[in-house]
Amino acid sequence: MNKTVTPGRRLSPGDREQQILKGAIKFFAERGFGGQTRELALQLGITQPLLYRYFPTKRSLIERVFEEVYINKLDPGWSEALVDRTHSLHKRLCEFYCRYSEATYQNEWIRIYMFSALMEEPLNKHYVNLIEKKLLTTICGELRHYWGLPSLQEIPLDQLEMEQVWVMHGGLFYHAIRKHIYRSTVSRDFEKIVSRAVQTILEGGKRRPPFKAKT
Amino acid sequence: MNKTVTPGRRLSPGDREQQILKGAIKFFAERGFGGQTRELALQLGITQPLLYRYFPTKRSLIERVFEEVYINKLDPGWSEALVDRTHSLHKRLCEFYCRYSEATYQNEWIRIYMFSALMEEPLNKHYVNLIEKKLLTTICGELRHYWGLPSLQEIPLDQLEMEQVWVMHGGLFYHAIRKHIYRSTVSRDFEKIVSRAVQTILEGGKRRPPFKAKT
DNA sequence: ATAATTATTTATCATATGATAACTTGCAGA
DNA sequence: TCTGCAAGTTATCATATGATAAATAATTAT
Repeated sequence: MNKTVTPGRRLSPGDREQQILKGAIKFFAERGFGGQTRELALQLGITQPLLYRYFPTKRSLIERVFEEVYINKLDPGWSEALVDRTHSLHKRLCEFYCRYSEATYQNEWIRIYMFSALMEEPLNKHYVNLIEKKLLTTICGELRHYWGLPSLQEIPLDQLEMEQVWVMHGGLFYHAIRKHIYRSTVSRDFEKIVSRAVQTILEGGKRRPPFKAKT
Repeated sequence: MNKTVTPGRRLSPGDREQQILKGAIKFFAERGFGGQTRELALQLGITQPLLYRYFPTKRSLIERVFEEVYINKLDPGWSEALVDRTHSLHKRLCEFYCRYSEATYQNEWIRIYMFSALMEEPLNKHYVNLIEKKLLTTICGELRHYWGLPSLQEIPLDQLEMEQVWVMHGGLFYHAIRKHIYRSTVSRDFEKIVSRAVQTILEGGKRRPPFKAKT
């Protein structure tokens, strides 16, 4: 009755695999990983069994989606830029969050991230750990310096200190959640929001140091 | 072979319905709404068809779960307490976020909230709207007063101003996401985190007013 | 042009899964 | 104790869904 695909469109295996992968990212980001292979195939304009020529199981396709979405999103250069004290910390943090948000605060990334977290995918835990150990710890160290407090070598990082940075980080991340998961209408001017949030923590953290300073 | 339920346990319809509902909340919070009715029944220690004696469809059970989880979580008294200027704003905000988190930052609530948001359930949008229009707007007004700025009647709420409060709100909410969705180990002392976050916005927002003040 | 290759489709399987019907059994009231 | 009601179970249906095998057709090589 209805020919679902226009015949005569054969792709090279490499191209087809990429097309399926890209389509799967889009599809699963919308429907979650419970989405059905038939519907994915329909959306791709191919038949469902063709998926299995390129990916042996649905699960294997999902794994590839994870890889594609998670891999190479965290630029190691960011940590270095964060500690480059030739620029103001305000500027460095703003710069960082703008780069970071460009890389991750995107519809597909955010939604797949949240779906995978709810599924308890180990990738998520790994990712969160990376954020905390590499990026947020670095930020904590720079805040110490900005506030004229002892370095992390002198006094180890306090849990509450880290939580304070998590509140800023999470608050900015939540902007992406509101936009892409809640689909609320949010301010488009993310740079201004970042600038304000960064200034708030820089100024607001001044008065009370994040830990009882050892005399 | 294996009798899944100990016979002789007949409950009154009311009790059974409640038991199923509570079990469903727990179950769907873990597995998402794609979780299977058979597995739910197993977890409840009843047979799957019995579910259909109390809920005509799976969807109807899910709807009831939403109701149960969302309804009566936002206390109207909170708005009033927020504007009670006999206490310091710091104290009022801390108090509010402690009450609010007790009501919502719970494992089942958070997870079902996020699942429903990803499913684009209208309830989520409704809820977010309520938060913004009632609670966050109130907080914006109190911040204006605290900073010695014109009231919301005099100068209407600016979008960036609201976003600033969303960053704090989202940052605190994100703590619950880390705990219940990422299942990270987070600081147990939420009160301190709130206190710090509130102080940060109160102090950090002082210097630069959230909008260009009309001269 | 013809044949070989292989990307893609059609047809189909096995199981999962929401839902229903028929049967069983515990329990309250006579 | 008997009986009727209704809570609960067993058996089963219809469809959905991941996956496979066989058939088809576009592309490449000769």
